Amino acid sequence: MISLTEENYLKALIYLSSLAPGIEGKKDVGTSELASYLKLKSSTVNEMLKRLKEKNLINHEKYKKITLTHSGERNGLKIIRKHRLWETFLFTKLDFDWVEIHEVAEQLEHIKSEKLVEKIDRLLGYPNFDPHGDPIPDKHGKIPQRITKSLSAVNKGETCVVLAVSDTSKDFLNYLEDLAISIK
Amino acid sequence: MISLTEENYLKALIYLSSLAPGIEGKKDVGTSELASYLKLKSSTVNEMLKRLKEKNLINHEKYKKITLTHSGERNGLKIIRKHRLWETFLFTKLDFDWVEIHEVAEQLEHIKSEKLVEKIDRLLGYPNFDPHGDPIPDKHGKIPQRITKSLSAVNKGETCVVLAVSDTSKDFLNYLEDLAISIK
DNA sequence: TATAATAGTTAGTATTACCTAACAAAGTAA
DNA sequence: TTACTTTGTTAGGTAATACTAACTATTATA
Repeated sequence: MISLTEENYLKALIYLSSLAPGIEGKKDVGTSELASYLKLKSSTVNEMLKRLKEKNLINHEKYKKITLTHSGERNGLKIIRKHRLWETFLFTKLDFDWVEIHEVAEQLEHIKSEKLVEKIDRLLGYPNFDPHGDPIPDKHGKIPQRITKSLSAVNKGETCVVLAVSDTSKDFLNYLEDLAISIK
Repeated sequence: MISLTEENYLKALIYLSSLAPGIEGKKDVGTSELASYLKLKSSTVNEMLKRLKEKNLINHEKYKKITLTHSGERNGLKIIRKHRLWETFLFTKLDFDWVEIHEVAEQLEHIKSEKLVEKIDRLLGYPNFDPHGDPIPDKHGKIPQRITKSLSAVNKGETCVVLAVSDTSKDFLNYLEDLAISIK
């Protein structure tokens, strides 16, 4: 059984080991990087790394970088899937605000029920992307791909469609709302 | 802040201190009664009682019975409200089975978001009773009442409408399904 | 390359929520 | 009312998850 805390570590490791959203390729993650992302002390993280290794969820040798095992990645993707499905649910079915969905989904993502996830997925019509434009892994962990480029790479006067945001802080999302910029 | 565990104690205390569902009047609850209901040891419960008292959620004197304070009852009713709303949601919106809703709702009831509860309540059309026929407290903790009598008090040949079940075990609910008996 | 800065680890502590074992108080029944 | 049973409490222990302080290894820089 993977605890709520452990789930959050796996999710963080997936997030940190992908260089940027949508970009292929992996980056190795270190203890302090993980600690600062989770707002914990390195010593706390270090201890947890031992447990995650015991449980075969990560590979980790003393003083070396951390990588996820197949099992670790699968389990982390499950949480990400749930998070993004719940965000979509809150946004499309309950009229939650763009800026509010994240923290509620942070709680809902830990609900343990395969059936619930699948039912929510069906209710939403099996969406591929969440309200921030992030891809929703399918039940097998497969991540939908699409071609995007950074808005900063778009020329002046050129028309484009905003597909995703990588900064999901309240401030930034509110700023986008003020500019009447929305996703998809 | 009330922890998930503390919430379960409050919920249990409300359940145990009402003699039977729908019946007015309170019963005093003891440490071992609470322990056996929660499937914990008395010593564990005893320790928690200290914390709940500290937090002004219960009244408790050494070797005496336990009663909820106003705050304890309000908070417990909040959890019960959430539990029953989620059960209703799972049953009516996600086509969950009668017998499956309880354990998922046990998890969902601890999600902390006033807004979420109110939105689910609205989505469901402000229901007064859950799929088991149990009353759903409103946001102020007020519990809808209705007149019922036990099925065992109904005469042979008499026609009646089943409004609620008090046993919500899987076995019993499956048995009712076999008999094609449903609620309301 | 020597040394300073950064990253990672270990040891010891706290809290929450659980346990067992031992004991004390309250209630019941002979 | 004494003795038995049930109920409640205390003491001491464990696992998970966090912390601080002190230490060691690695990396970067002068």
